[in-house]
Amino acid sequence: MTKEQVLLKMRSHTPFRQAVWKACMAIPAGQTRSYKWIAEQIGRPGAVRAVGSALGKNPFAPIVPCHRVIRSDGNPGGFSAPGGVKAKLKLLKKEKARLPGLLRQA
DNA sequence: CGTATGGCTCCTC
DNA sequence: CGAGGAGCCATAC
Repeated sequence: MTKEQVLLKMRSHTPFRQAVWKACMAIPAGQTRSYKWIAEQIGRPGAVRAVGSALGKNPFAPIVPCHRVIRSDGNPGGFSAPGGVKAKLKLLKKEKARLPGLLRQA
């Protein structure tokens, strides 16, 4: 599954989701962004929760790095994908991403 | 088709 | 430090 394939399948979903997912893909590898950051990128600064919903329903788990999206506090937040927050942290550690004030274990 | 409820949140009191 | 409200989208009934 390539990014272009994902972009193509996105068209079957709502434009809002597309924007959210695209913004996620725009995050540099090994780095993290906040939900608010995504919301602002898509032009919906007040739709942080909607962004979370979109990411939670993200059908393109590995292609769209929704795990790079964390809270503004630096907390990992939540993760609906299999493995939960633990998997999220695992992926971030795998990418050598540094979280501001996150538990260094698990 | 319209209404009601939930969500990986954020900000202010 | 803790609790509550706000504003946005998608899904289910």
